[in-house]
Amino acid sequence: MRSRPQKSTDTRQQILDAAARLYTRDGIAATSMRQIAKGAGIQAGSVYNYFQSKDQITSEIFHLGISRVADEVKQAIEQAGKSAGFRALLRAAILTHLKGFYLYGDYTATHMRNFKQAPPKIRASTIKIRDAYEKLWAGLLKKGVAEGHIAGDVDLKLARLLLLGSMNWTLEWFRPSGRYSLEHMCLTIERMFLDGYGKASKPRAAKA
Amino acid sequence: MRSRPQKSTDTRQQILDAAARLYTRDGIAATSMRQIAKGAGIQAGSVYNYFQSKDQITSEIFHLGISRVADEVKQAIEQAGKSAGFRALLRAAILTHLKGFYLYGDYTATHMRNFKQAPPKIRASTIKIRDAYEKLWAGLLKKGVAEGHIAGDVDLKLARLLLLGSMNWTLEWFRPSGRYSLEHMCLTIERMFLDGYGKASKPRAAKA
DNA sequence: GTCTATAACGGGATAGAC
DNA sequence: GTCTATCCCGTTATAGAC
Repeated sequence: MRSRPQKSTDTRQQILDAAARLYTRDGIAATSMRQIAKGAGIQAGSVYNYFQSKDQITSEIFHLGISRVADEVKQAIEQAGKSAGFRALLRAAILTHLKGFYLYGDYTATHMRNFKQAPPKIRASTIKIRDAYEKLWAGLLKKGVAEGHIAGDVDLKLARLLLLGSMNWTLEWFRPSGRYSLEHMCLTIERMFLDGYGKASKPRAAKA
Repeated sequence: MRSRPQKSTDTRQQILDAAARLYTRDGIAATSMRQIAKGAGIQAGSVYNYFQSKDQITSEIFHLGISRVADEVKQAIEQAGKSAGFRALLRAAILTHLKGFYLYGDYTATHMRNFKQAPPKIRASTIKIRDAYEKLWAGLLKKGVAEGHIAGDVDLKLARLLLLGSMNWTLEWFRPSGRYSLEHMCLTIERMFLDGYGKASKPRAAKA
């Protein structure tokens, strides 16, 4: 009430929220500025008081979609890193990454689903932020090798891409209201990545 | 020469090929009929001698994108199943699935990348074919449990979705001309799924 | 800051000549 | 079977009133 004297900030946020939701559902090209405006409760022309173009909206959603998750995964790693072993660290990172898709809005989903087909200029401006986030994961896995939780003969880059891939693809089939919880998915992914599904999962508790 | 008296079949194929290529790169909504026609070497109006609408093109590409890969994975499983054990069976299925993305054109990639954001009617007409393909994988994993190569406490549906997810997401980063071969990816995925990356991969050869 | 109106353009699809 | 021409509609973005 006190620290938010302007309405403009809210409207701007509502535009981004509406765009992210529509982008996620229908794709960027199939979403019109009229739809975005309607979702934000304003007219199409008014959107241009906050953004210079549709591409600028898209770009900002991409950037937020990564940086939000990156910040939270980084925090989760730092927090868990003080007390827990590598297994718990990895688990925290996986869960936070998944939560980014389903609990913190459509920004991350928009970025994941539409990045590859977005205009080149938007992709270029986004890649730096992406790289920083990927380094976060690369460092985590490197630590896993150093501490003996990941085998030394594993191609870490490929392993990271496969791990993130299995998580990112959940966007195509996972529904928070469905039969699986994020926590269950998290544990199942952790198990696949470290232990594989070839053996019963008993030994896991001893290591964690 | 002899068995192909009509040119129409070729033109129709070229329309589909061009559409699949553009759909994969730019997305469906961002691809125009004029672009598709140009890619096929004809004018926009001529496309409608072969297809009633853009949606029909999309629908056919989706269907072909699944059924081609499904047929080949099915063949690969049947062929490998006669002589090889489960590990080799799984490996053959993984490799064939991956090959579908990168060696057999953009049909599969179009389907994978754009299914979720396609018009509901197209999604509906595609789901039956998708289900059949997923059952192929479900049956394969079930066999893995029966033969003792997959632990009994694994949620097979979730495991299947994660496995296919890690493969499908390679569309976002893998380039056939890059540092990784399909065979190397295949082995790395097999290892993650069955053994995990927690231990060195020595025991693999003994089991195969 | 929001609106209405509209410019400028490109989209899918059709008609009819050849 | 392919073309050109065009219809009609929706798109992004802008202009100017309020």
